[in-house]
Amino acid sequence: MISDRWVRLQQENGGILAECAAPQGCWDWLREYLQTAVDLSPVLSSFPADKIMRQAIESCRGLRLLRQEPWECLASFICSSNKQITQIKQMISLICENFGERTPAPSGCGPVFAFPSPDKLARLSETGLRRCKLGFRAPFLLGAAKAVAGGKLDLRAVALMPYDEARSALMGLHGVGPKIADCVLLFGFGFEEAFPVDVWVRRVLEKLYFQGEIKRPEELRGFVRGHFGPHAGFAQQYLFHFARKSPAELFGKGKKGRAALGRKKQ
DNA sequence: AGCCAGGCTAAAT
DNA sequence: ATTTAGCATGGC
Repeated sequence: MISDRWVRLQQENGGILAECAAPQGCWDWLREYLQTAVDLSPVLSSFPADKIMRQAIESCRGLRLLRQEPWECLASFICSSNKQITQIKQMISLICENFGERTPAPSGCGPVFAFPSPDKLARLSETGLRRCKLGFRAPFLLGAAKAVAGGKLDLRAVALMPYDEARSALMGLHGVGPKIADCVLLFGFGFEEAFPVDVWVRRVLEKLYFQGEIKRPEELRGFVRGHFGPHAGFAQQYLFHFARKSPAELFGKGKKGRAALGRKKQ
């Protein structure tokens, strides 16, 4: 689903083949989502020329950012905190199935549903959302839906703000901290200076740029701002997927794995 | 069984 | 100003 459209994509000799449920007069919405007009080469050459970035680029050839619908992006990342990716997908599916609008899809796909609007979610109860397995995130998502539906948070205005102001606006929501705010700014609004530091990126930064030393979030932020250049958000994605694709023992989860690599305090 | 998850808030130093 | 629980739920 991309907003309210069902789409199936396939690689097709150097291009992308897209199939929809209904004839499309215009594909701009898909080009926007996939960001196909972005030329990667100036982005990649803007990265710092260190060995780590070269490895990340090598392991993620062709990786580019998506441009997701801001509300869906914000809601999805509110669901993401302290959850595994498979569980995040499950929560979002449940939200769509329970509260989203049914949308046309080819027969054989089963029924498909769009992500529900802020107004729709704002009218729900916390219990309704807890049934989608949101746990303690349920009141966060409900609060965000009410803020957007009620006009207290204008996402179209956020799109026009300077990065720092937009970041503060999102972090004004209960349940939205630095990481989630930066994800939404990067994937939903296209602020390329946003550099979300999640557990994986933190591990990469500490292990590869700081010899395994533990750094405080603000310290990492300072380093990132000076090091990754005008397309820092792109660099973040390359590092993130590089870490996730690497053997588990390299950027492994858990204290044991890190301790075995000689991770030191301070 | 127990640890950890694309974190954040609130309480305790 | 920084560190540390507690959180709701499920994968592995």
